[in-house]
Amino acid sequence: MFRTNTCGELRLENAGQKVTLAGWVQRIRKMGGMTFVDLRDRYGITQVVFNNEIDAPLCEKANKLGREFVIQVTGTVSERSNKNKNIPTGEIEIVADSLRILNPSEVPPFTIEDDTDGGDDLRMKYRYLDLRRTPVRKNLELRHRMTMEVRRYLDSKGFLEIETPMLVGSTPEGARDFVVPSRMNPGQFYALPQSPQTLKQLLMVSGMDRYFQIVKCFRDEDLRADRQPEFTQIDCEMSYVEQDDIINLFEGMAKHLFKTIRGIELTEPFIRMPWADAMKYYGSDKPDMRFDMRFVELMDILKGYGFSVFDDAAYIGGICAKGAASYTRKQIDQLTEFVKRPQIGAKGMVYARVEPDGTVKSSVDKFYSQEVLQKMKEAFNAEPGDLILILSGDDAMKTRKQLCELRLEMGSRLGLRDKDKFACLWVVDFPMFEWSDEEQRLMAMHHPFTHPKDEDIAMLDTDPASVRADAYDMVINGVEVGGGSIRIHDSKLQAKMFEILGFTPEKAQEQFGFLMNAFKFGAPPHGGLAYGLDRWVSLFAGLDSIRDCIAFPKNNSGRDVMLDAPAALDQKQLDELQLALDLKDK
RNA sequence: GGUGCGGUAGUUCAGCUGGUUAGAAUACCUGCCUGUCACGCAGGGGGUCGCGGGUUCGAGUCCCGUCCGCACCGCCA
Repeated sequence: MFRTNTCGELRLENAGQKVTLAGWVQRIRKMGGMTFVDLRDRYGITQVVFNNEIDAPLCEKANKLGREFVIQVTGTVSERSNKNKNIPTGEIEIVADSLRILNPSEVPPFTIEDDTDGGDDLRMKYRYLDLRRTPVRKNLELRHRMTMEVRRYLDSKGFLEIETPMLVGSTPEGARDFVVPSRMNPGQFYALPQSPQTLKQLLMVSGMDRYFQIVKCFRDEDLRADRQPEFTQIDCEMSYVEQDDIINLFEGMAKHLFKTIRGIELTEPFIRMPWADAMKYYGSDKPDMRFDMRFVELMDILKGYGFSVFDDAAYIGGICAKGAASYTRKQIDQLTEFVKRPQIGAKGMVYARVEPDGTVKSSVDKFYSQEVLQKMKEAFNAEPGDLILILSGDDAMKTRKQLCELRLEMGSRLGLRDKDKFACLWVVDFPMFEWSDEEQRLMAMHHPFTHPKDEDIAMLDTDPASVRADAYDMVINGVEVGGGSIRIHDSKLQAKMFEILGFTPEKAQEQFGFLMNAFKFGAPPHGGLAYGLDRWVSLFAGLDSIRDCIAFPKNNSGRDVMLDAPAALDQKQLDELQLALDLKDK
């Protein structure tokens, strides 16, 4: 037997047992006549002791070990004279009587410890070593537990896990596709799925009723801390459901995950906020609701007093930071600099403090009487000690987004964004379309298969930009963790959607004919949702980047620095594919 | 495509307005040490300052370009 126990399980009650352990050398402490080795595996660390007086050659052998050597040790579990309270195995040690070096190791490029000295780049290059570190391993263990609970929950609700192909056809709408050349069909390409969207809808036509899949999706777009070119979705679809059915079932799944993974019992229903309200009050379709600090619009109150910045603005709005009136001039200047940064783009910021006596002291006192300022104070329900921050601009949506950034910044500064607090909500009633300046046409905000709200269908012809969709996102702490919609199941309505999106009937037939044809053969009403697994895990693990919960992630440029991929193809491979490269010089 | 920050020992970083032989911590190597657990003590080795060009008597430091990394904007139905 290679090992009788793991390095994490032996306790005082095992004292006297003869055991064999195998693992990596975490650290060696040579004391002269005796040597301690911390032996590590996935399960923990166990101290092994070699004593010169008992077996000098063995102790000599142990002294030659280095970090990350893989060894096998046989010995006796013994109570320690000096116990280590920091580790679960700290009451015992293994008094070794044999040592086998299974594989030596070079000195690792960074230390394999919880607080490593390695930078991100280096850790990614040697990711297999990084994964030996407990914090990274724990993230993968958490991910495993979450997928297990997802399967348990969905199975209990009668869902079938069905795989859909990874080699599919390219679709023009949405993100760029990763493409795969076909050797047997020269000059033709598969695409990797951006999501199994149309395939799961076809499964509904097939009568699969309740489908799910924990599935890789691929998008060839620029990356972020929360975006990888391949990522994992918990992809679900149901037949014979309305929006409430889906929201309730997947709110149930969210609560199940909170309970089983984080031990948090969420009893209240999640808030459901119309998209229009989210934008109006928080300037975002994914507001962080761990704190309120909602926007108050001030056009009616502050316009017309000769302050030209406000008088000329299309939008004036502010937030009230509770208890922040003590902010110094310097802190307020920092906030002004913050909103003026190019990424945010505000021109300036007006502030007003509510003094202990209730009067309002603002940076624009010379334009506004105390009476007007008091009216403003009331609009915020502001109290003595509060700080009001105001932005304005000639584009309401842009200004709201700037104010959103300011709100989040204030939330962070005031410590209102605790990683161990969770605020969940549904954002509902998304617009069906949004205008694309680049393409000079309406684009589907969710995707082209989304069902318009019944009461808005009449507007498809007259005012499509105002049509709302049966689409919903789940947002936790400002992170979009998933979204879905009721789908179109009527081929005529689907054809109309493509028409509004600027497809000719021929083009729609060519790209999505398979779906519209399927709808002619008795497609049930259906809808679904996809949760982003990487984001859920990151949220539960308190990670800043989804990379940390992915075993082998890509870097910012979409490269796998460990595999050194992507890379050029051999000429032989290109020849087989009948491809010739014509790379444009910059 | 764009903006910002960064690249100096194996690693993480410091290095001021340009100025003699580029430092610290840690890791590594050697020696000493019988109860350590971030062991301790003594000693040692280790650098194309990302790369290319420029300014200068002199560049890790200033300028231009470029590559790489990270964050963000655009983009991500």
